[in-house]
Amino acid sequence: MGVTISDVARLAGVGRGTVSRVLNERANVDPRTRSRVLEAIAALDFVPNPTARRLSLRRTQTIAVILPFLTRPSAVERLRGVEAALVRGGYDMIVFNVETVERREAVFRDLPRRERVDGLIIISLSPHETELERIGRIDLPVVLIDAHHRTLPRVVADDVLGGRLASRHLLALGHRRIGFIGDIPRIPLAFTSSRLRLTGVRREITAAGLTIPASLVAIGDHSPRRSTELATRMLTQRLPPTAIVCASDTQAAGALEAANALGMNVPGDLSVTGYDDIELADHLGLTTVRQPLFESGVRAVERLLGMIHGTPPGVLREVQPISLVVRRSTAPPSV
Amino acid sequence: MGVTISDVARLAGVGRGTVSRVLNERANVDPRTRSRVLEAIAALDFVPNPTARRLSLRRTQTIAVILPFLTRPSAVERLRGVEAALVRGGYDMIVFNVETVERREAVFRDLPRRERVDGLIIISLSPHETELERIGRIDLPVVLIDAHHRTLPRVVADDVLGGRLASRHLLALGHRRIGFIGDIPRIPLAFTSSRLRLTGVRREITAAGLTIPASLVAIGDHSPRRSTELATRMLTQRLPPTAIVCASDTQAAGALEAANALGMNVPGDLSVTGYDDIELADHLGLTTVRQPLFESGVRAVERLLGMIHGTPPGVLREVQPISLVVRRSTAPPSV
DNA sequence: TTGTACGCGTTATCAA
DNA sequence: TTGATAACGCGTACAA
Repeated sequence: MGVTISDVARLAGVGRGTVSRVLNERANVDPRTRSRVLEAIAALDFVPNPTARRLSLRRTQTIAVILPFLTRPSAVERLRGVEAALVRGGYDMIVFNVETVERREAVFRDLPRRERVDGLIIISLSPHETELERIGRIDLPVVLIDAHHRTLPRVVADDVLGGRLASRHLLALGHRRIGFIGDIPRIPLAFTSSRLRLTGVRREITAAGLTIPASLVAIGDHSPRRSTELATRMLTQRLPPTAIVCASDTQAAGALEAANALGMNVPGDLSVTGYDDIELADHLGLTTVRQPLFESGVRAVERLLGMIHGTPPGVLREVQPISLVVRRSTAPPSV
Repeated sequence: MGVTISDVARLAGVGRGTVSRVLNERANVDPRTRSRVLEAIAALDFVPNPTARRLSLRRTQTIAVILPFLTRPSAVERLRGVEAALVRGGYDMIVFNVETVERREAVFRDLPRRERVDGLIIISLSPHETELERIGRIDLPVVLIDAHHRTLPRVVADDVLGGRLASRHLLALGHRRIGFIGDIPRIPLAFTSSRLRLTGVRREITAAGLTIPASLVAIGDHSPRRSTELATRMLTQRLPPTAIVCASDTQAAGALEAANALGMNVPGDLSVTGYDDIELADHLGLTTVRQPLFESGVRAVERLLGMIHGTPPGVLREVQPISLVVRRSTAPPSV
């Protein structure tokens, strides 16, 4: 228990440096001594102590992931991609879930330090200038996913386009009164994507010569329950929409539930679109905008590891493709 | 960049040992030198290097979490609890997502080493004897969540009881033909809870003098889509059930979808129960068995940190309370 | 090609 | 109470 490099060196009858060279596959080592060392390593079941390596190499072989709300399926799916790619690259992943402003501040204060991690991946959280200043000062490699900042490398999708795709589809079906349900753009833990998707919806509808009245835009926290409330209110007003674009599949599920409770038929009486194309969307038969969630995590890691190993970051803003997936929650309006 | 304890010592005009004592809040240090050191620390914005600490202390201040299928909301919710509790305790959390047998083997081969982590939390994965032997040999503290092993400390709920609660509720409503939809008990990544819940259902139904025919037990992988298929098949046979107990809320959602597609009314024509009480259950109005998911993570961490700090593990099998949450997916059978 | 000695930054020991 | 010094385990110049 606690076999060290010295034990191996002693057993193999060589110096510690030689063992280290064998371990790190340096070229300049005689094949015979090399095999002697390998035998000793196998015999003692030796594995190098990662902490000692880290101290010596001044690298932690660890990446930190900061993400808000581990409760969101889309965020978790991105995290899955990050994890899979980091394992392949031989890095450990430490995870920080940020659900409050206090935690956010604490994490950004304590974490971005070279002695702690080799790099940082931030999911769905756009860093403040002050937070960034810390990171920049120590020159810590960072990649954002689904978040925005002019000067930072990031992996994103075109949320404005996504909003356009959904509403274009509905307009093409003949809908004229289209509503929107999205997230609160609260400052401290802002999710910008919802706002951008609304912008896309607005643009597309405006381009069609229509407008989207304030009564058809509902903003609330992310839970399906809240979304059900918002949809219910929207659907029971004087001039209800014939279609609703939602900023996430979760919220679309809430809207479907509201329609159901009101005895409305989807898509007969109401069309609904979601966003993300998580498993739930397939299951509910939801027309939705698909974006590569798992893959966004993989790409962010690939770029981050590249930066760590000295590759120039290349294009800062890497945009992933999105597409509309049409299922059975949308149809022409009945009227 | 890279302020060390020596820099602080020099500025404060003391030895490194003294700085270390101040940092670790040892008693035997003169208040005046203490404040001099603190000033120097503040002036240099010094933060101790965790890697060096780890090497010296022979502790990593890191806990590994192994869990299968980061895709399951219930597993993620447990992880949230683990993360929150570890942050409070000042530990880092590294996460290993296990979705294949190969990964499982690799993780259990490489991870359980004192030089890597101070402890291990395993969620919904019952370790093999061989895996355990490694862990036991190096005496690494481990706590299981939602998994079973005779000799390991664990945080579980009574899944058999859960199955009984759900079916007892249905029996009390007057149901006599009760079906079950659950997970495949595949050996390599076995989820035992589904099997145990079925056992509970069986016992309760037997106790009522009834039986559950093989045609009313459906087993498949965990996706809602698969569950929809299974439910559809079950509901379209000669003698369909009037109620279905599902091993998870996700699968219950699939069953609801099947009923919906078949034009059946829930709960009028069919009652459905879920398991876990995730957010989705509330949203779907699902009668379900609630178990404390977040809290299971918190408790596991509390126990693990206790073990690391030398507290005896106490009762090995800590059972968390479960309860039936009745919503609108269950009612007396129509016939 | 190989062994020795030093450095990584911290904690712990032991005199003073 | 305090400072010097030896671990902790590995990588790597440098010399042989």
